[in-house]
Amino acid sequence: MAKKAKVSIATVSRVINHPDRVKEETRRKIYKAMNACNYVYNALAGGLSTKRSHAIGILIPNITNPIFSESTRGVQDFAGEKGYYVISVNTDYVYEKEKKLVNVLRERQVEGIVLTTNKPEGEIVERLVKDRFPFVLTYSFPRNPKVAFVGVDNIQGGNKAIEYLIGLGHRRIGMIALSFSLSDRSYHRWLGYKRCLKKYGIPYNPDLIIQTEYTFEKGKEAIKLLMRNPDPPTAIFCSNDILALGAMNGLSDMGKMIPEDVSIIGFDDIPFSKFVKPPLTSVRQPAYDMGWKATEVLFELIPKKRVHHSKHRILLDTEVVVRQSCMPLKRGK
Amino acid sequence: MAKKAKVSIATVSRVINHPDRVKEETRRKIYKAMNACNYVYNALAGGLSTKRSHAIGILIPNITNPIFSESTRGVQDFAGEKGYYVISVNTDYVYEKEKKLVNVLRERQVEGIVLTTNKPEGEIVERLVKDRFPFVLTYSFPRNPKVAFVGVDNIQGGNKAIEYLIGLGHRRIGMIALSFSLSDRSYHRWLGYKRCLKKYGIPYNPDLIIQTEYTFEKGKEAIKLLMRNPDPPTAIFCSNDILALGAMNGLSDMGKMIPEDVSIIGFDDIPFSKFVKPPLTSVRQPAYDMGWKATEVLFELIPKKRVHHSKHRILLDTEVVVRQSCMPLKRGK
DNA sequence: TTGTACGCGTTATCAC
DNA sequence: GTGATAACGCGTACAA
Repeated sequence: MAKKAKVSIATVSRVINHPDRVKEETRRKIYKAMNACNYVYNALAGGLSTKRSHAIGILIPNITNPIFSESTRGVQDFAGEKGYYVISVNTDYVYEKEKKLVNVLRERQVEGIVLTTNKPEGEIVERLVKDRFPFVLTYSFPRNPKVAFVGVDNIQGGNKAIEYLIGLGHRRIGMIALSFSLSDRSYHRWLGYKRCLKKYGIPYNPDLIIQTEYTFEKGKEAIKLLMRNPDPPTAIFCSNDILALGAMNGLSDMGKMIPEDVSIIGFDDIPFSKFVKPPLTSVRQPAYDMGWKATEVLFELIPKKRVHHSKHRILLDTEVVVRQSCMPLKRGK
Repeated sequence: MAKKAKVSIATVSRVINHPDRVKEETRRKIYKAMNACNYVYNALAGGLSTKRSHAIGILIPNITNPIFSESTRGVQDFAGEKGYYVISVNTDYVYEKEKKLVNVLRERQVEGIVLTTNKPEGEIVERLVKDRFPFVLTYSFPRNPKVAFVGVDNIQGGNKAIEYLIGLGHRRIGMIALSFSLSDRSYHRWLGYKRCLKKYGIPYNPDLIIQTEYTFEKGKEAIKLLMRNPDPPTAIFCSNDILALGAMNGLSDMGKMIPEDVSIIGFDDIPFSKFVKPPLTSVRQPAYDMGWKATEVLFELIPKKRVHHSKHRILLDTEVVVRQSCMPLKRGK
């Protein structure tokens, strides 16, 4: 190494970390030598010594889903500002993958993880708290008050959607949901749905619920099934916008008008939702902020200062953003 | 460390790498000790020793753009299969960020980079080839035959779009492009546009071109500007789908019908394009495959076996996928 | 089959 | 100001 070629060894380290603590002359000498042998700093070795990898991990179901890419960007931006980099992995909603990937991340010595899991009460989370490993959950809400969380209250979100629909006069309200076993978010939204019906004294009808997978096509199929009902719903709540878009598509295949024939409300409010025809009414989830804030919380956790836990449970507001896919129920229907 | 608590030190390493080369008994003893002190393997330290980080980097403008999240997924999947993980960073189309982030990645000791840059002839790439650092370019095509590339021919893609429009009878064809200084992809698509016009003897009219930024809103603004032309275009080529979606939106604001009043063709064919009304005709770019194959090539490069360069320039096919946003020009227009 | 000892590229702690 | 030198946690001969 050309370091020695000129002079020292530990002085190089100083040049890198405290350039001012080195005489101007030797400093320049070292700089010159450095790009003579086109030296690049080895952050891994540095981390080995410091025991700080300057890396965090983010674990999501699928980066391809706009809601997740949005929140990922939030964590990347916050981490980037702190000089951290982020390793992102996809779990495709399968728990085994989650488990494996959390381990991979830990082996990579990430200092913390922003985690989205279907089972916030599962062994993964349990293990993490047992090991006192810094992490914060997003999207899925943990009952355990000891684990940090940033996200929205999905029950409330589901509630808001139905409240809105009922306010419009609808009483036969269907729901197309991401399979509960795949997503507890979806499950919670359904809970909100059910509770709201109850509140208004509307009987719950399981025939009006379909659980399916996360694709446009499935949304399309689902709506067709739903409309085949002898007494079909006049409004549909979809547990995410992708499903909603699929449903709209299916509806127009069937020659139905939105919102004249049936109202549709989605969840997430992904950017594309406002660009379909009619623009989709949806329960907004502030994804970017969620990622950003989750990372903020994570960085408070990493030094392990025992901060008040209350500070670590951030519930962001959902909001139904009204566009044109819903309308008041027509009389006589 | 509990390793010693029981027995050895380097044997632990063997247990990890060659479990079979260790006596059943001691092996189990070590396993037990490992999760007694809930040991996690330190992949960074391992890498330091091996000089292989088992990491690659991916550098893209913005993970939030569906086309990039799609290709990112492709590289993640391929890398994951090889036991590699990927660090992904966003450059927001700014060259200084690209430069800085490539360095960050190298300091992290990534073994290679899947790189999307606006300036495939710029100093970043030059430096990388000079250092013989493994990397493959995506999206933007490099003239330098020494650098690996996986992507589409954007000139050809632009050409196909215009060819299609002309085939439909259009002659006054506008273009809404991502600013050339921001994206050479956009520039190349415009080149294809221009050449195709020339081929058919249609005069090039700069008033029909707008360069703008990558947002729905900008697309919306752009189309309004374009339609204000005394002799407005009958068809518009948008250099990406986001812009196209914005344009469609703007058009309907103006009370124009698509495709009756004006035809729109996009580029990328992001998943959402088929869900707008009318479904968008677009030049398809196989993003997932691009990411996947780019990583495949990268892994051939990493061992530095001097493979034939020809093998390292993969041009995937574009294809105009016809939907319903374009129609033949009506007589008398 | 298992242990010793060195090296990987840094940082940190002392001396000089 | 600067230079030795011991970690950091792991691979890998080489020896036992």
